[in-house]
Amino acid sequence: MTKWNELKAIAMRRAFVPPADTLIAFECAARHLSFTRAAEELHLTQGAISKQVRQLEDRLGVELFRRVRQRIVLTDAGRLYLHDIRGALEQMTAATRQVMSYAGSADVLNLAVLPTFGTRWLAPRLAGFARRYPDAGLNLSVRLQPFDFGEEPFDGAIHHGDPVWAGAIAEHLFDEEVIPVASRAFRDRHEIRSPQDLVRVPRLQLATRPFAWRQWFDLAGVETDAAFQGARFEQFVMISEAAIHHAGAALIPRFFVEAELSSGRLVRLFDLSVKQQSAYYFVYPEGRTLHPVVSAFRQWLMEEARAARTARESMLPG
Amino acid sequence: MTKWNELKAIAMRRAFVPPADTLIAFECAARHLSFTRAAEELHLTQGAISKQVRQLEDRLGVELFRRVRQRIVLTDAGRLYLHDIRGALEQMTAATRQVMSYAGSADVLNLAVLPTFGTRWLAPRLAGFARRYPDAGLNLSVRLQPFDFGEEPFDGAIHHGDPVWAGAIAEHLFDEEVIPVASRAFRDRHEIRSPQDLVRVPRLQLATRPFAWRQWFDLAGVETDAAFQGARFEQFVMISEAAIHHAGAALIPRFFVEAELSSGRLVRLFDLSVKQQSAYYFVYPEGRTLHPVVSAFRQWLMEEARAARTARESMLPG
DNA sequence: TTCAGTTCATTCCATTTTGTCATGAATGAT
DNA sequence: ATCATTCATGACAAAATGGAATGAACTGAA
Repeated sequence: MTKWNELKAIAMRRAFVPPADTLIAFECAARHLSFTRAAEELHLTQGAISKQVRQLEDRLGVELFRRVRQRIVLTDAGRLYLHDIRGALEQMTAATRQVMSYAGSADVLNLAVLPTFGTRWLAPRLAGFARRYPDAGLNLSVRLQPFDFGEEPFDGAIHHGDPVWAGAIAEHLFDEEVIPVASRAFRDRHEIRSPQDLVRVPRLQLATRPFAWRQWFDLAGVETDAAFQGARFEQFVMISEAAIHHAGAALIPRFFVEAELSSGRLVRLFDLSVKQQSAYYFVYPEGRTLHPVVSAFRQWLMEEARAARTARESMLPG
Repeated sequence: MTKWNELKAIAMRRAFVPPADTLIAFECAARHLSFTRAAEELHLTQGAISKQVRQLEDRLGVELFRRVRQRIVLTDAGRLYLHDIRGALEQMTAATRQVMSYAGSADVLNLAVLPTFGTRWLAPRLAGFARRYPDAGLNLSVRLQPFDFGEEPFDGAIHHGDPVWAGAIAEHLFDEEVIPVASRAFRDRHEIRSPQDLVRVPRLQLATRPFAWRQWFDLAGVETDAAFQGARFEQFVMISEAAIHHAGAALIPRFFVEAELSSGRLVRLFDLSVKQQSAYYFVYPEGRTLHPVVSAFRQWLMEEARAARTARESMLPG
């Protein structure tokens, strides 16, 4: 997202960055609304917390808490600062933890993945890779867009779209197909027995796959002008939660709802599925000799993807 | 975006957050690839930087730099850490600067805005508000989704979509209309004289307004199956840059290209514009007595929006 | 080959920051 | 009135940070 100039820091000037421990003390006190509780959590004395917060307020020139009858309450400024600083501290903590994973390990594989793919397809399978290569470290970061492998410290990436990535090789994992799903109760209550029935029931749309229902109806041979109707969601988790809670029939990428289908929280409505134009690829820099751990991961990933494709094909009608 | 559990910090533990000054020293050294240069920038001695970095490396258990013949080069771990920590430091700096704006001012207006709206429509007009209310402080933050005013410290927000925001009043600012634009050279080279001509030329699509071209052709009475064809962009800045550089004709929200139209870098192709379903609203909590500065801003904003609507209507054919 | 200039590493010491301990004031419950 | 609890603060100790100086290693010019 293009950031606004006014929001961008001119520079990380020491004058504008309080000590990290002071910010942690502030965050903790704000969370507990108590210096005493914060001291307990941080293994400091109550006086230390009190002084830290007062020093922070002096440094900022802003009251972050109001002291009301021996209690503290956040001011508006304090609430705003808490919100913003919390994100920064989490990021800092995550970054530090991640880099610490390099300690004592020569082989660390750094991957850039998409959030939903990483969460729903890759993470459940990683135990298999870890069993096969127990000494390999693995760092997963989220990147939404292609990047220059020369600029970012990654060994590989998962890409969704077309196999076009400058300076890299893209190997096809699998296509994305979206399938119609709903809760069992929804299906039964609306007596959904044919594809035509889906025209008249509430349908849920994925903002990122806006043509999915039209394509699905075309494939099913159903003529309708209502393909674009239905509540629109931007996130997979939201649309699947809505479908689970009987809000409608949804077209969702199959890999995303494997668990829900297995558990019965969602049922697949018909065997027809729409293969999206975009597919998933494993991408790595071209022209480099792959590190053995990267090679191993690539081999494992291709096997998993092949297995996923085979399982899918065997579920199609004979 | 839904964050991945593994990426989320369990807690901001002091063990995992190095001193902020140490991180600044690291960032600065990494940027200069020199402890001596970093010392100059930070007004410390070269020895202080050297010790800071060494201490950070000891604490993390990871080498961030390799020392090569009295020079330093980043390791992979160092490059990864630099990338992540930089974002956190910028966020911390921005948060601190913003909260410091509360100092000495009782009246600070906190607004949540959309990035493109804030940049392209609101920011150029804010000088007018500042002239009228010079004592009012103003903080703009970016929020992409509706939120609970009880949970976030905002006085108001700009919303794009439907006027539905729980616990808040939404006042209509203006509709969003997308208009066809291109560079003058592109228009002349492709001899674009009628709406029909736009079918055969390269067209650029906005991923977030996927039906725009279809709607525009319908409005123009042009029958075509090719409405969805064309390179797709996710960001306004990208699509407008592509259009400026003669890549095609684009349908872009009007407020976004006001400056380019004025400067002649883009020209409007036809008077026909498509009004999008979603509009822009000023939203503020219901049931609260508005603070005088919020009331003043609301009044000013409604006037500016009215003026924008009037200017648009007066540009339509008689 | 020699010398000057430059960079990073390290030690010693001074200064600053942080935290503990103890105490006081204020508040609410009993 | 008493007791328990919280925040604020002073005195002091401990820890962290930074300066100054020095050494080792390297590069380039003479």
